[in-house]
Amino acid sequence: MTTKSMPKKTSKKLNPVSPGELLWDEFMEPLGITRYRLAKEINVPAQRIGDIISGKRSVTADTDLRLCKFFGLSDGYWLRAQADFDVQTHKSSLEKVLREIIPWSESIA
Amino acid sequence: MTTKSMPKKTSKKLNPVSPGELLWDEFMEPLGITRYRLAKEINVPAQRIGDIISGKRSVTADTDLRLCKFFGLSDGYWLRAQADFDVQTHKSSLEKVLREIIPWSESIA
DNA sequence: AAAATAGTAACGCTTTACATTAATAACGTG
DNA sequence: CACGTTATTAATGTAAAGCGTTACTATTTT
Repeated sequence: MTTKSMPKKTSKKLNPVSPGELLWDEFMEPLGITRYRLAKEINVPAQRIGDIISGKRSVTADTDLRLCKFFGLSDGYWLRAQADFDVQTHKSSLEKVLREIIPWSESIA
Repeated sequence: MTTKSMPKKTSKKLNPVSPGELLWDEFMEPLGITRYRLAKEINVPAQRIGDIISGKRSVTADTDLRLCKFFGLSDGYWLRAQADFDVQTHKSSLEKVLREIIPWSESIA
């Protein structure tokens, strides 16, 4: 089986979406909220929002709770998105070391 | 409704379980794996494991991927646990600031 | 006894989140 | 037009946190 012409379902693997992209593309942009405005609403410096959207900073528990309150989401929404993003982005660079780890289930078999 | 005599279901709210506790109580201890041994298996310094279990360090993407490979779990298992733990532990200290955030849905109503 | 296992304190390094400040620009209002 | 608000972002210094290394102490194994 080749990877040639997959119908491109939901595009799972490549280009993991960062929390910042998610925030901008799916929330702020559609609702017409600026970085400056959002920062004021949740009481953080505007720099924080800008850095997160541009991928220069990660979402922390503090930011997560503020954003969840503002957008009416379940606590942890953004931090879980950050976790998934981090795992996906680190996966390739760890391939080598991960290949050397022998799962417990195999070592006892 | 008071909080007096709830039958203590699964004890949701208080004492959020840290990833370190989870790691020790539900995986290492039952399987009889020491910190020193686990560290060797996933190729990290033993210090890292000890610090995570004692709550002095958080699980990162690097540690997550190694642990998931070793225990045969889906990538992100530990990092999501860390995310949930972080959110729960920060929630109380942010109560004051969160109360001042007006949800978007209310401000436009 | 020697070597491997086991746990952990101490140290310095590096990364990164953080707030603050300031620079620039666009836009609206008096 | 001038002025304040909105808006974005570069630069700076600080604090927190993850990191590996080393060393010290036990305990267990060979």
